[in-house]
Amino acid sequence: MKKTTTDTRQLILDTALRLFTQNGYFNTSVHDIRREANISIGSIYHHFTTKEQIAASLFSSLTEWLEEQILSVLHTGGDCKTVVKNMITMLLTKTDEDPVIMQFIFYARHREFLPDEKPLCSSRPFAIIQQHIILATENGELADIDPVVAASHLYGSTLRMIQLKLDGVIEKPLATYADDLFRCIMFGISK
Amino acid sequence: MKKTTTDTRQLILDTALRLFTQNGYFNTSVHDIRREANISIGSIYHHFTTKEQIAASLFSSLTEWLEEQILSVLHTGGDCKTVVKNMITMLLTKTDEDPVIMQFIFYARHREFLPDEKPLCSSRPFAIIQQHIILATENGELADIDPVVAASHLYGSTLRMIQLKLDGVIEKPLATYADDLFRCIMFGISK
DNA sequence: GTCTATACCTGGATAGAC
DNA sequence: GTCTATCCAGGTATAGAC
Repeated sequence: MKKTTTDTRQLILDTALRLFTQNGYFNTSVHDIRREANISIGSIYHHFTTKEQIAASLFSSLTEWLEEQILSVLHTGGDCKTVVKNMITMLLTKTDEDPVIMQFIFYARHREFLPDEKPLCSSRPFAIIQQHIILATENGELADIDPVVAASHLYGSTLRMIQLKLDGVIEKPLATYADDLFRCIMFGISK
Repeated sequence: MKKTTTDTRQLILDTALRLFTQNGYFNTSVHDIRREANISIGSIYHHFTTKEQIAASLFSSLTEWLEEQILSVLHTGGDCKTVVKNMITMLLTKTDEDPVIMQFIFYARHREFLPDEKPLCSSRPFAIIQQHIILATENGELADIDPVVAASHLYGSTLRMIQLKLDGVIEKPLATYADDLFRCIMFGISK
């Protein structure tokens, strides 16, 4: 029961995540994390070698978490439309539930503080989505257009709404808009 | 002909814009700007009081520039669809022509280094677009849905493609995709 | 208006006791 | 494993000559 180890490490990660998303990576000093978590600098540097490593650890665990969410939607099965609908709903719902996590994943400029990390667009969650779209196009489930356009169209508006929510422009729960958004994406907005 | 004043000031702004977008605001020191522009630190601080003020100056001039581009599209007139088509084409074309400017406007985390600045989503360019959508909905030119969903749908995919282009995921000129993108937005992707 | 030299301080990281 | 005290690099900003 290695209680303290896990707890302290997790406390550092939770505190860092909150401060990084609230104030940005560069506006958050290790001393800030120390103060907020009520622990010592030494303790932080016992668990992590650098401040950057804290961010890298968050990035990898949260990206993995996102990948699991995406795979879990894919594995519910159904045709392409159903999957897209469920994916959109999942993304909107997670944003309502865990805005801080979604902000860090989608909205932090990782390249600025994690220069060794691949951009999110080249990461596995992104690749999985892309692959699903390519297959659906080949199966004739989607109109036959360039996959990059299809991907941007299918998920760009959702990502935009997530951004607006995180910026405080939208107040209502995002999940409220799932149906309208889905209809627009599938059938357009023309009248 | 106050040549040197204007030129030096502009040189600082151009250099800073390039470095800020390339490496991020916090990874760019005033010494970096000094080196790249081949001028002295003293000269920079003669023209700007702080590093932050350089960024603020860029933000306001580029936001104003974007507003002009948007207004110029609106003033070409036409029905809502035409305006949206032209707006998308403008955004994609400007990204091809001036990726650095677009990156600074849309994808820099201004709140992190300009805490006094309103977020872009609450700025005038954004408001102008929003207003156009509301009017078009009232006129019955668009399907009757929440304006925030309509805005996200109409421009979210375009913004997403801009991001993919700036991240190096897309190689071809963005303007190539304008027609496909527009068709998806207006008529959907369902088959 | 531009330069060099430098003051000053924040913040990442370490040392070593407990 | 946690703590306090401290080091030190790098970065913002200033002083003052030209």
